[in-house]
Amino acid sequence: MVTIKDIAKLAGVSPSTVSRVVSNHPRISLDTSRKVKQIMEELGYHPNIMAKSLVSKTTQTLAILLPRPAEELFQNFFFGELLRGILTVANRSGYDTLLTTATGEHDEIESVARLVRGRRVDGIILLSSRVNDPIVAYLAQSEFPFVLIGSCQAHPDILSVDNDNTQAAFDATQHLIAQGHERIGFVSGPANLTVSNDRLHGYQKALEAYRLPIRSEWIVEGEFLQESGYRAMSLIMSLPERPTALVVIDDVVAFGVLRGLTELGYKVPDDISLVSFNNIALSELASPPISSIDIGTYQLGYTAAQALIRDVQEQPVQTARMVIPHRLMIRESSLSTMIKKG
Amino acid sequence: MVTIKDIAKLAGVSPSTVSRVVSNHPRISLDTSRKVKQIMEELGYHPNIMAKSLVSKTTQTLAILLPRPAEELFQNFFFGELLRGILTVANRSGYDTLLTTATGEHDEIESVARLVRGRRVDGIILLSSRVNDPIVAYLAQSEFPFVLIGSCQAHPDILSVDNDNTQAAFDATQHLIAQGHERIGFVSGPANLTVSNDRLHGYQKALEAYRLPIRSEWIVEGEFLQESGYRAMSLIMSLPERPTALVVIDDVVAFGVLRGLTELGYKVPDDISLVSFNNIALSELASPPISSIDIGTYQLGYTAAQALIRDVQEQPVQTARMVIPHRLMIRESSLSTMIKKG
DNA sequence: ACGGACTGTGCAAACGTTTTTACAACGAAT
DNA sequence: ATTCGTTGTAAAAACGTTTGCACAGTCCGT
Repeated sequence: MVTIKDIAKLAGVSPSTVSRVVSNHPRISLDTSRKVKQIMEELGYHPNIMAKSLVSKTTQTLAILLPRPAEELFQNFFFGELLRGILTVANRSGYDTLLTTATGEHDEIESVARLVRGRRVDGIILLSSRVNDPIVAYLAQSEFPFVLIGSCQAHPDILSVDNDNTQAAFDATQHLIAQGHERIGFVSGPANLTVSNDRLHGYQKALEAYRLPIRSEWIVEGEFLQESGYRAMSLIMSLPERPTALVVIDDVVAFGVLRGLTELGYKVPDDISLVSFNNIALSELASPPISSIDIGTYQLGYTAAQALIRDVQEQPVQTARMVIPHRLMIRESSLSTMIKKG
Repeated sequence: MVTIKDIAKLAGVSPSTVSRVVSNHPRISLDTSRKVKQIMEELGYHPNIMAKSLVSKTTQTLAILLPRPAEELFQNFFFGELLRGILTVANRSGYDTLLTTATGEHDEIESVARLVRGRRVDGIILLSSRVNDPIVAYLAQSEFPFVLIGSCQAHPDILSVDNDNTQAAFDATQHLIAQGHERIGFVSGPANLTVSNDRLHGYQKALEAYRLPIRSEWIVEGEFLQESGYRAMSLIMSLPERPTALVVIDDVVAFGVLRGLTELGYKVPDDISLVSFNNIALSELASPPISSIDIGTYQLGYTAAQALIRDVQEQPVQTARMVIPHRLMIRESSLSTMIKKG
C-alpha cells in the first residue's frame, strides 16, 4: 500500500509537505507541488480514508437509516426515487452514503448507537413516520446531526422533511367530492404511522367540511402492500352499503384494490372511483391509470440530504420542519362519467 | 467522546485490557471482563470505527457500485429487491454497505480508485452488464475483491453472478412458439449490454431451432424505459407485415409496449402476445397480467454478497461464474385463445 | 525447592494521516 | 548592520485502536 511517506521519500520532502500538497495548502511552492503531484500520479496514490477520518474527526459519510422491517420499503417503488434524491446531493457535496437498517428491538437503538458513538458517520437520514419512534428519541437526545424524512408526533421540533399529508388527503377527498361522490371510503396504512394518521385526518376534515357522513366501517387499516389493498377492498365491498369512491393510502395498495375490484366485476371509475398517494411511475400505467397525489419523492430525499449536510457543516439550517409540496395527478380512475348518488 | 482510555482509567486497567475485553480475548479474567463491561455500559462506550479500521486494515464495509447513469436503475423496480438481497447478507455478516455511483468518464475510474486505493471498503459489488466495462477492467487488474452482478464479455473469468439470459430468452421465445406463434419480434435494450445481447441471442436461437424466420425489422433496440417500449412498439406495428407476438427485454419496457398496443386498439394477448423479463411485482397487476421471466432478483443480490464476503475473508470461493436460475411466469399476456397464423 | 506451563495484565509500537510549532532563508525596511 | 515580515519546509504530537512481547504470579509435576 502506497502511503504519504512513500511519496515523501521519493519526492525528497517530508510527509507533512505531501499532506499539504494534497489539501492545497497555500504556502507550498509551485515546484514542490508539481513534483509531489507527479509522483502521486505515478504511484496512483490515494489517501487512506480511515487515517484521515481518525485525525480529522469527520468521515464524510452519511447514513440512510431504515427502521425495522425494511422489507416493506424496498418493495415500495418510491424508495428508489428517494435514494436518487439523497445520493445526488450527497455525491455533489463529497459525502459517501451508508445504507443501514436498524433491526432488532433493543438492538434497534444499539445499532444506531454504534453509528453515533462509534463516529461511523457524520449524520443520519432517518426514514420513519412512526408516531413514537425510539430511534428519533435517541437521536434527539444525543445531539447528533440527523434529519427525519417523515414526521414524529412525539418530537415535532426536530429537523425533518415531510409533506403536508393532511392537506394532501383533504385535496384528494375534495377532488372525489367535486366529482359528485358522497360516499367515500378510506384504505389506510398502519395506525402507528403519522402518515396514516395525517391522511386519515385530512380525509375526515374534507368530509366534515362538505357535511358528508363519516362511516367508520368504510375506513380500513392495513399495510403498504398489495394484499392489504385487496383485503381492505373486499371488506368494504362486502358491506350492505358501499361507498362509490375510495381514497387509498399508497399506490401499491391501490393496485391491490384495483385488482380486487376488477375481479369482482366492478368498473373503475364508473362503479368505484380511486385516488391514492405517492404517484409511483406505474400508477399511470395501470388500467385505468390511477389518480395519485405526487409527493415529490425526489425532492423529499434531495431536501433532506441538503439540510443534513448543512447541519453537519454547522451552517445555519433554515427551518426545523420542511414541507415538500404535493400535487394531485388526476387520471382516469377518478373521472367517472356518471355518478351514482346516495 | 468516550474512548478506550477513559474506560481503562475508570476500571483501573490498561487500555489493552479493555481492548481485549471488547474483542473477547480468551486470557481475560471473568472479574476484569465484568468490571470493564459494566463501565462500558455505563458510559455508553462504542469503539471508534475509524481507529479500529486503521490498525486492523479492514473496514467491514462493502460498496455497491452503480455505473454511470444510475438514474435508470433507481427507476427500475427490481433494484429494491436486489438491495434487499445484498443487505440481508451483509448485515448478517457484520458488514456495512456503501451505496456509490461512478460518475464522470475518466472520473469513473478515479472514483473507484478512491475506494480501492484509499482502503475505503473491503470489497465491491459492481452492477453492470456493459460489454466492455472499464471499471471491470480496472478492478480485475487491481486484485481487489469484487463481484459483478451481470457479466462482462471482455472478462469472462472474474467472480460474477448472473442469469443464463440466453437460455431465458430461448425459453420465453419457445413458449410463444408453443402457443402457435410463428412471427415473433424482439424489443431489446442497449446493444452495449451483455444482457441485451444474450437475450437477443437466445431469441434468435429459438427461432432457428424451430426453423422460423428471423426478421431484422422486428428487432428493435431501446432503453430500459417505458417510452422506449412505446416507441419500439409503434415502430414494429407500423410495418406492413407485423409479428403476432413480442419478446420484451424488461417489464417496464413491456408496460410501455402494452400501453401503446392498447392505445392503438390491439388486444393483448389475442392480437399480440407478450413475454418479458424480470418479473417485477407489478407485472401481474397489469391488465392483462404480463408473462415474465423471473430472474431471482433477490437471489442475485444475496448470492453476490455472499460470494464477495467469502472472497474478502479469503475463504475458498466456489465458482467464478455463478448462475441464478430463472423461471417463466406464464400469465394472460401470452395465452392467446386463438392464434393468427402466418 | 525448582523448572516449566499457564494465566492475566501492562507497555509500547504501529496504523496513515493532519496540524501545531519551529525554524531557516530571503528580501525589504529601518 | 539589524530588525522584521514573508515564504517554504520539517519535526513531532495527536487521533483511538490493536497486538506482539514481556513479565509477574500461580499451579503443577518432579
